[in-house]
Amino acid sequence: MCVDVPLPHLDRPFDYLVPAALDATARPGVRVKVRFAGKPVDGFLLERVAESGHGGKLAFLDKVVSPEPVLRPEIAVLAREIADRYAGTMSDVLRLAIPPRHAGAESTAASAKAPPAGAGNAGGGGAEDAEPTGGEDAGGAGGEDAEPAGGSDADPADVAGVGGSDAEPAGDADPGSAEPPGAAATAATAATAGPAGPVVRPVVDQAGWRRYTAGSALLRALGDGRRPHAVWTALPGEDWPARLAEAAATALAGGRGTLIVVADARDLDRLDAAMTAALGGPGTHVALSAALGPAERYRRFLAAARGRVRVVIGTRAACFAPVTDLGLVAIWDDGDDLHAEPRAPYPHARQVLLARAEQAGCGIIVGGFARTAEAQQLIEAGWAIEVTADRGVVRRHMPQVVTVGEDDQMARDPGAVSARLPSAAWRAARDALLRNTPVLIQVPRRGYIPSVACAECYTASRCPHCSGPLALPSATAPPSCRWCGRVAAAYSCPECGSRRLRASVVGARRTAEELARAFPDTPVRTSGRDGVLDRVPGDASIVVSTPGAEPVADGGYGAVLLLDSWALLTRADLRGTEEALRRWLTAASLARHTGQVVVVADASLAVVQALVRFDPGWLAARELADRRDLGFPPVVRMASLTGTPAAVADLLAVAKLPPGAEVLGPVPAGDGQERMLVRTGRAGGRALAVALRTAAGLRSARKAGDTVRIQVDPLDLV
DNA sequence: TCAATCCGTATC
DNA sequence: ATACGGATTGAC
Repeated sequence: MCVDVPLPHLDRPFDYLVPAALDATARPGVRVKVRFAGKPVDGFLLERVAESGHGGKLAFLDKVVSPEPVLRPEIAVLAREIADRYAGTMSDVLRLAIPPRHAGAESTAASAKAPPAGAGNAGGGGAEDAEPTGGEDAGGAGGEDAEPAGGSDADPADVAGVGGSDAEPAGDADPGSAEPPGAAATAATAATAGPAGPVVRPVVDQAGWRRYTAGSALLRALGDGRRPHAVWTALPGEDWPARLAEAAATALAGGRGTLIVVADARDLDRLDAAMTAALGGPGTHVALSAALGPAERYRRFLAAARGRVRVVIGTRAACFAPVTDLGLVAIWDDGDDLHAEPRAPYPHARQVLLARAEQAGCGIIVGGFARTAEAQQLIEAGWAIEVTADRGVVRRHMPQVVTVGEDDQMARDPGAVSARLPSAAWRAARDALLRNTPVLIQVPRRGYIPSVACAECYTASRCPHCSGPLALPSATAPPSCRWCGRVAAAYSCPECGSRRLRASVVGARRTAEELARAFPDTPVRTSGRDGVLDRVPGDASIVVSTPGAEPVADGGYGAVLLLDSWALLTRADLRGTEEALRRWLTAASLARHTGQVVVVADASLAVVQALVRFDPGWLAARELADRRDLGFPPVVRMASLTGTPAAVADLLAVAKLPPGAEVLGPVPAGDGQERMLVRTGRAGGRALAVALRTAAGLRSARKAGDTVRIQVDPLDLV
């Protein structure tokens, strides 16, 4: 069994004797209570075995907390694998994967006591052989050191890192098999439904997917029980929940289940509705999210664990959901930061699903309007096929995108108080409103107090005294520091010497006020952190939104204005441009194709060109190439160690890093802490994670002072 | 010679 | 972590 203790060096199975009285209920996957080092602790029963390899005395199980097998063997394997990849412990991962028990929910959802016999956990199996098809590319046994043939770790993309020469997934996993785009497929009506769950055979409309090269082939593969790996770059304006629902329905028609992960509650609601429509009513699927109460969350989890539903959708924690007999896993908008789990060991939903697709031998769709460098890597490695529309199709579906230089002539309209609304943007908004269509305005951040930068070279303006950020309290007052309060009356830019300043980010509310004055008869709505709108009507109105909070408009927006966009691009970190494009495309995709998108940005920037052409794949390829040059993930594996200087140094001294590992840093991490980075090639990624976990284990075993936070491939690398 | 204490180590 | 054991040290 796996005991729930946080210590890294205890992250391994322990054997216990099963008292006769518990023989019937002590089945693999149940929650149990045992005495461990004298203390009562919780744990999960991994498997029943006749003999123990343990030399010493064995203790008895104290009790079976619930006969419900909440940890399926394949999830145990997955949790082990994720723990290994992220230098964490299996019990940490299980805490993310399995919601807390709620006794009431077990009985209310009752009737079917346990999953049907075929579900596969009878005795001998356990974590050891629960690897249905993963064996194809070698190793696989137990997930312990599943090193695929390339000498890299089990992360699928690594297969590619080896140059695509060996270790290619064989047979039906071959990307080529999903290639031919022609031929009307009838996957939906083929095949028989699986043994468990309601027998639903929806007739899937393929028209939506047929617009993509390899789109109908993707559906066919899902229906035929194969394992297509797809990076799907959605068309502008795409009804992505409908497409994902169709994919799920197709897999279901082929007798297999589906798991789809989205970034936030709003996306989940949309997908939920589309699922209900496509699968024919409630009860065919469940939506898991952190927002649910404990009882409802556990009840829905059980519905999946018991095999009563074959389709699960949810936010990031759902990537561990116990869907039986998987045919498809999917993630939408994998560039969204919310897919990164903030609790140890900080796994990313995309990586979990990739591992899961490998283990379950099922299909995967990594979808979005944008494309991450990680997704691009899957394509370039030959592990995934690109599901995109031809340029001609994209052009037919996309709104017109125009760029407006920052210094182009500003609105001359006397009502337009905004000096930040260039006339082209103003005209686009006015035209859309005249056509009685809504206008979406995306502004990066909210709040009244803007940060300040040089008007010439965009260098952030910092206090000469303390380096704090300067603020412009009002249009007439001189800049002052937001940390120390000193007035910097004689400020000039240290880069270019200019004395002109500009407010770099103007909050949503102020923009909304200015627009309300510019278009006095038009209703203005805002959507942002305190008050997110889901939908707005299709008639004339102005919607001011922060990125990620954009409401869907009935019929689409007549105009989308992307303001203050340079503020997005001056973000220091590596993912700045990728993130900017992702936000722009997400907003621009809400425009009707007859609408207009205006972006206030320098047209010569690659990221702006990518928006103008609606070509995220092109930018992702450049991005990936850049990261290759810089030696950044996902091309290499990177671990971040955060803690007190002494603790970090101690950890590194103890750790037996793999050969070639490169140590970078330290950089101050605030609060008396510092941060070091360890970089290694992808092939050494697993070894690096294991080395760090082992070192952390050694330290915790000899109770060496402060703990060090270990994060593998964190998003916030600078 | 015994007992209180300190490390080191395993935790089924 | 925490409980246990074997070694260690200090006092009778």
